[in-house]
Amino acid sequence: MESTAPTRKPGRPLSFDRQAALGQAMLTFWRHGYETTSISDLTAAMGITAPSLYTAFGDKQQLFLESIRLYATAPEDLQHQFDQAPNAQSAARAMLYAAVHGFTGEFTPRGCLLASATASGSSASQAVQHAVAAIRQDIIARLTARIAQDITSGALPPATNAAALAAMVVAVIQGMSVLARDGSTRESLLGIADCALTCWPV
Amino acid sequence: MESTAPTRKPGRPLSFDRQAALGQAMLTFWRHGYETTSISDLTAAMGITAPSLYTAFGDKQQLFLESIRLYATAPEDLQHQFDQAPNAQSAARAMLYAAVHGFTGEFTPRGCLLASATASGSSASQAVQHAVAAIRQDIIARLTARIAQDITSGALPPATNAAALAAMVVAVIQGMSVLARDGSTRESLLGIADCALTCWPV
DNA sequence: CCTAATTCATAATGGTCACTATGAATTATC
DNA sequence: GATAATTCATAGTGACCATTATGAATTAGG
Repeated sequence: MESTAPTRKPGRPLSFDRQAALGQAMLTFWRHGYETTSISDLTAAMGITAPSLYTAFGDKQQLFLESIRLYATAPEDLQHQFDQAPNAQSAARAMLYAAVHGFTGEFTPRGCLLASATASGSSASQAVQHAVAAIRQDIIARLTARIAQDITSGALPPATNAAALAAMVVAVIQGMSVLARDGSTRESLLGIADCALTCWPV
Repeated sequence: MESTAPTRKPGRPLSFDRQAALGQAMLTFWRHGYETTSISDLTAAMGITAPSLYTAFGDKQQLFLESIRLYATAPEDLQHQFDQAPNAQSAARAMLYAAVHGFTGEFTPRGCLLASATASGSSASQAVQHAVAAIRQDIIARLTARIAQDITSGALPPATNAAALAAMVVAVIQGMSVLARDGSTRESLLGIADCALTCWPV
């Protein structure tokens, strides 16, 4: 890990900010979905032409996969938050509140990119659907493990169904995305999050 | 309301079963979404040609609106179920279990047509997105009223947040649709439903 | 049977889709 | 400055999109 030198490759460099363009692409996919966003939509939002897009990002699918990596919290960061949380319920509360906040931001599309962008699609987009599903399953698995940790430490009763609890939290988050898109207010979604947290065993 | 006579209009009659074709269209929208289903997909599934589709159903949007009317329980039927239920929690439990069953049927697509078909889309499909959102808001409103009824009758504590509870149930249902599409089993979803029901006030 | 009305199958409409061939322009290395 | 490598803008590729024009086929009512 000594390479702080970018060692720019020969040839004409990109004439635009790649990261800024990726951010605009992510917002466009977030607003309109994967298959229902056209290359024209993307180039308009990114301020570049189609050949530039293909040179810098490969194709539409690779651009989307890079967009969801930009959108989603990195798995190691999420794990770190879970490890730092005083207990599993705190971790779940933080996730729920962060979701509500992110789904109702003033300067971003409503809802969750992961929940809506590939919620439906032709069989041609199975690859991206699986990629998004894998992120959700990873979150559920890590939250399940964090709950199991509380059960082992005695912070939660032994009869607690860790997997069901974790999946319920993620289901509420994905469901709140739907309601956020329908127009639900931030306060309304916070009520849902608090309500879901009351089913936590004592 | 005396017209039980179909009074067939003059001209050549439809050569196919309109209701059966509508059912196939509904299944196709359910599986692949609204904008991500093409007229070709529909005519192939329905076993008719494009002009027949347009003659019998108008256009793609009208066919979709008719499909969701076929899919969703009629509002008056849902209201009847809520009225018949011994209490609001029973009504919610019935909804949750019916959702789990419907989202994991052996002979139907996974998940919820309402949750996935218009979860994302271009601005050209705002009309159908609003139509689907209206169905969800109607369900939330009726469930909220049913919960309020229990509060009035003393079956639920006065501090109960009826709107949040109802919205949470619908959020869980829409979130379970996402997980069902990801491949979650029926048993896993039942665990989520039971978990969500434990946050019901006593 | 004749006329009006409707649906049928065939084929085509203009538009948009994701993607790319082309050659000029810009950069690093020699 | 010459060469190699890369991106640039322009323009276009065939395929598919939702929709429909056309004329033959089929029905009801007169």
